[in-house]
Amino acid sequence: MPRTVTEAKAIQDELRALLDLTGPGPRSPARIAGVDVAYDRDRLAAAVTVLDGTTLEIVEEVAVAGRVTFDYVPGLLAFREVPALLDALGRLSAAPDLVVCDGYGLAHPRRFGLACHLGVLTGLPAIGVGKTAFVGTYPEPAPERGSWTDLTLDGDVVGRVLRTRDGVKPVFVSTGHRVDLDTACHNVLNLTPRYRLPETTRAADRLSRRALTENCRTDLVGSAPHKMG
DNA sequence: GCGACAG
DNA sequence: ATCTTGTCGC
Repeated sequence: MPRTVTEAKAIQDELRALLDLTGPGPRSPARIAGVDVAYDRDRLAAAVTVLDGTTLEIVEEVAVAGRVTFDYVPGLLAFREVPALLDALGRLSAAPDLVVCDGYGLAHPRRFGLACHLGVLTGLPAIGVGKTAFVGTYPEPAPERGSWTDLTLDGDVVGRVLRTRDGVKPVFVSTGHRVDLDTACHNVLNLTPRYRLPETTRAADRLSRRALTENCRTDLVGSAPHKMG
């Protein structure tokens, strides 16, 4: 792990060479993993929820507890979340066919956001779905679900601003590893039959928060025995 | 130099 | 990320 911002940026530049931007990636993944991390001071809980790609039902969950080892710095989010996420992903009974991250992939100052970082380190197809703008410029997409516009940065199309629900604020989709933009957006729309955010993201968010609170209440009877490090 | 800035 | 009540709408 890097100890300074300069070191972290250098690592991103090195790992970027290992990126596989060759598509298309899974169009009908059987197992789709959602990942997220919740925090409380210096404590954290990383969660991975695997959904059936067809029914969107949760088929596996893993949560691990840990400590913050890297402060949040815009552009270096991966160094804060990747260690715990790798731990959690490694405890799955079987590898997922696609990983949906909370945040960005190629749409990043150095073209190496969380989705790229996690993808390269696991070798798994990965995409990023952000809730708010981070980098790039874009026209507002039409109000209907499915409409989208290019997210441009320094003259490059680095992602898409995708409307997942009619009349609702769009999400920011970008490529992570081994998946192209069309396939990434196709999957995001399949994962949003009812809400703005992918079911994977919603499930992982709930699990990470649940794990965070349960982990500090092990003294209480009846606390569900989750898989925690 | 100043402001913005995924989660 | 997290701090936080009510409120408008389907």
